[in-house]
Amino acid sequence: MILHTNLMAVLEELGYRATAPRKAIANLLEQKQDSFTVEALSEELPSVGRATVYRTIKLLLDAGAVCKLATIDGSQMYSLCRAGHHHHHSVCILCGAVEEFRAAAVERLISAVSAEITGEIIDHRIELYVICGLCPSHGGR
Amino acid sequence: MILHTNLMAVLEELGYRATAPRKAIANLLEQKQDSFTVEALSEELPSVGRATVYRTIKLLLDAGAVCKLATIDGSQMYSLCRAGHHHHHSVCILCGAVEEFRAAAVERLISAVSAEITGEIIDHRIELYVICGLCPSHGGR
DNA sequence: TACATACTGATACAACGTATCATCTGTAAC
DNA sequence: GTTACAGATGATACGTTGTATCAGTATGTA
Repeated sequence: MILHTNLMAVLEELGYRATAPRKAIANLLEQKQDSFTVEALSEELPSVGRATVYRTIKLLLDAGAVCKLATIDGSQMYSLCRAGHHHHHSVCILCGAVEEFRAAAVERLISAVSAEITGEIIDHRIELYVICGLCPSHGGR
Repeated sequence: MILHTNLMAVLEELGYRATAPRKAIANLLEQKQDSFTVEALSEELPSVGRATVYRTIKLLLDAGAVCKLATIDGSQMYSLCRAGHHHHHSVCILCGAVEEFRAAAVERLISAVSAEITGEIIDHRIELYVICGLCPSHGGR
């Protein structure tokens, strides 16, 4: 199910060096199913400097291997991007699990709304906040 | 077109006192068509303390009279909410003008996506980034 | 192996808020 | 109009999430 996203390979392909801190970050990230904050990541890697964690996440963001999520409470979280193409996220508000989706309905939404507003739509951001199937409050199922 | 949103009245209805700083903030906000940052607002009101500006914006946020926008570059902006009901925003990436929209297509999107993902959709965030009709790069029109 | 250079970690700084606290002011009661 | 006090203010410090700087280090290549 989860494809082996080799984050270090992504960085090397872009010409970045395969340093020990980057390998540590990449390895840790590849384990993550859920969304995470950079601070938490940094705490899990005490041997790596905080600035380096932020720098590496930024590289992965720019490479498209990591996505920035706007959470419901406004805090900043990140998640691994498994799909290469344009997609959106649903974030579990209880456990932080992230699912990616790419609905044709989104494209229909955009074209429907473009008729309603003045101007030209350049970009969009769509995020769904859910209680995932694994979390208890889901409704008893 | 722009309805006379009496922000001070909104606050008084909630039991907050009509103080001079709050009146100054409310008056300034009522003039604003575009999105704004709290820092900019604070600079426009040098007689009001920075903390008070943040506090008052928070009150208006909680009252639903002001909305928080996630901009395309991740910076935090706010806008007056004219509609009382649930709505979304399109933000001009050039001038910051904000339009509110409420498309039935959004509801259709939600139900279409809920079939695609596991779990129950609790909330959502949808933001469109546009170049508005008044901005030059719109395409020559 | 040596070298140029990219990278690192420590630290300081910046943006955006919130907490604290002594002081002040609106408001309601008189 | 006074009074009294809870609620509000402003200054300041602090917290979070990042970015800039910079001396020192590690990497990939020749």
